[in-house]
Amino acid sequence: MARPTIADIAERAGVSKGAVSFALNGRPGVSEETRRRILAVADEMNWRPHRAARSLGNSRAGAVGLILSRPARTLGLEPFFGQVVSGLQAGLAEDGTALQLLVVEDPEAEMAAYRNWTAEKRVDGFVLLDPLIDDPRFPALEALDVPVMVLGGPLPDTSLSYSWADDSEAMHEAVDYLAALGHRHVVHVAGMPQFLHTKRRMDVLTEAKARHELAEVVSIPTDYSDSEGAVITRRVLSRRERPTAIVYDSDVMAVAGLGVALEMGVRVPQDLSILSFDDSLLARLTHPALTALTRDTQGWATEAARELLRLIADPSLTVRHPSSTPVLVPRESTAPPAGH
Amino acid sequence: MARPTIADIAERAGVSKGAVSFALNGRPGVSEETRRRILAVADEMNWRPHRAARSLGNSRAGAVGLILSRPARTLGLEPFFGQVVSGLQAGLAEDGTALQLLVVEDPEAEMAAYRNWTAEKRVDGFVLLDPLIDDPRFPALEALDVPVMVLGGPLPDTSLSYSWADDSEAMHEAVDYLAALGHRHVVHVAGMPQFLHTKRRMDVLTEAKARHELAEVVSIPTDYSDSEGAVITRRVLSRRERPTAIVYDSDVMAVAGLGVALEMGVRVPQDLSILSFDDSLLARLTHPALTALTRDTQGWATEAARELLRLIADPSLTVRHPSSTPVLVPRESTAPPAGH
DNA sequence: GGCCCGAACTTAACCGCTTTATCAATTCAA
DNA sequence: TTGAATTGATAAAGCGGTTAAGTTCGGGCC
Repeated sequence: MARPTIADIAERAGVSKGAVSFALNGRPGVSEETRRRILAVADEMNWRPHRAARSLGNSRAGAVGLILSRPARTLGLEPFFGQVVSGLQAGLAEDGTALQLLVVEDPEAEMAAYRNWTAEKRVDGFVLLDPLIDDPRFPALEALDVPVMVLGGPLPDTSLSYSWADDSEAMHEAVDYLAALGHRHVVHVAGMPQFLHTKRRMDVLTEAKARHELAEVVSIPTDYSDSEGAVITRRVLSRRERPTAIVYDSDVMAVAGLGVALEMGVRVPQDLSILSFDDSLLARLTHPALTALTRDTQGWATEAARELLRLIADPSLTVRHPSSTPVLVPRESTAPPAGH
Repeated sequence: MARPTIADIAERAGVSKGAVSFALNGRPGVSEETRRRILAVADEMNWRPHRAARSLGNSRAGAVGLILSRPARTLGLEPFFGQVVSGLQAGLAEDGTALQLLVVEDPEAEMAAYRNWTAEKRVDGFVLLDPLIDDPRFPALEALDVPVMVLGGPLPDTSLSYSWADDSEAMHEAVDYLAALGHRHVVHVAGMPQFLHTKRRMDVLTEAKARHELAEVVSIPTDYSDSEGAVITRRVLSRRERPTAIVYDSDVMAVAGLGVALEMGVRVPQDLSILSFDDSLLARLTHPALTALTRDTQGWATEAARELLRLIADPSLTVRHPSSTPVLVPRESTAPPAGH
């Protein structure tokens, strides 16, 4: 038989379409007995609501969008994205909401997608990744007046909701640890400087310099690529006065850096300590395994998804959701500097 | 102003809703001049079609589903998924079609999702990953009578469409290469034996044994995890008669295996050659970098997505799409065996 | 001039579900 | 006992498009 509709159910149960709709959505207007009967019929006929019809009726798309403007290949490279996607998806699935993914080449296309998807009522809200300093997406999305959950923060000067892990705190932990081991020359191979969390980490570092009386602390921005990670590492390890520890903003760069150290005959951790600000299988598979700041990215994304659903249900809300701070997991790549 | 509808455009342009619809969809029924006028008005009013309304009208969901039943964390670990997702997305985007992603815990949930999404007309078709031997999903999906594109194959006994890369050919290339280098004892750390491509690779290996007069060729199935990869490697390297080469079905296992070799003082490639059947950043970042069979997963997925769109447009089609065979990329992890 | 035809539009039904207005039958307060 | 409020249900109007079935009209043909 063709797909059954509520009209079929109504006929079979001997009631009106309206009654069926009320019954199926658990709202008042039908007696308990009728409701049960309708539900039974619907079940028997194997009925499922037609997505588009429902959306058209109640003006809910039943989907949220995630638009990424990194080059497409990054998706496969950085474990982070997979974690985020599956985490979001898990949170949304609890509600039957779908995740719509789009990978675009540049920020303009990203903005256009926000506008289009909103105008098309294709999604009920968006998840934003990698908040920037003075992020142009924020005012644009505020203007669109659509529920948005940013993964990252805290964000100054915006009415958008966000879910944030305390990167500063984590960076503090990392630097404190290295300082405690006795390191005085630390290089930070950072991510892209326009990212808010990059800036935050850099700030912590410069501040830590004074606090711990470190001799040298430099943050060097990169594009997160393994090649830049390698290049920078090669450069700093070629200097007369080498750092005794390097903190990498991503595990991909950390692994690339480790490779350079090996290639240059710099022993890890005896001559050089390596700490990755991002954990994943990658960091665990290397030899030595990398000390890293680890966090439950997937869980974070799941929580954020739930918050976004709340936001969609009640757009007057503004969510500032704190998620757990990354935790330092010491492995084999960190040790006191030589002669300490 | 509130979201404009075609009724608004119709009024403003002084025509009927129908004419507007014809004009916007580029179908006959309006003169070129009227069309231009309508388009201009639509553009001026910043009109975008309402997704749900359009779906309801033309009974196209405008989305395809990808349902994965691997544990959610795998998504972040295996670069493969990210590649596939972004590749599919790229192919679908050309058409404005969305990708709906679902990660479930078990095959039952996967099957249920196929049924539900089809019944809800939530998607117009599905992409299937990792075809199994006697895959129960195939008959179920055939019964649902919904367009499906399988990534993998060739598939015997099914009317479903598929896009396949010649794994056997690739495996041949790999074994021929190792044999040419002089290896006679080869171990294959395989993937899950129920996967069709695993079986295919294993078959090639046993066949190659005779052809190249190899002394030893074993395929050992695993669950693709780094830990199993490490365990198996440790086991075979602990034997009196060690293999001189190991072929891994995934880069994650290969890297784990490399770690074990280092840990046991087995030099790569002098004492042991390592070849990965999967390429990614991972394989390139290690030291030595891993010789691997590489392929354009993303491009493959993009092509598959296009084929699926064709299939949706014309469900009478059956697509058997050959994609490019993986190519061997020699790096530093393979060499002739000692004493050769 | 009458007839037929295709082009250019309009009308209105329809897709499947939600929701509002309406109504009949009860129940309840006075 | 009567009028008002409540309950359980119906009919019908959307939601924003698509599309089948008309309607007009100008022009070619005999």
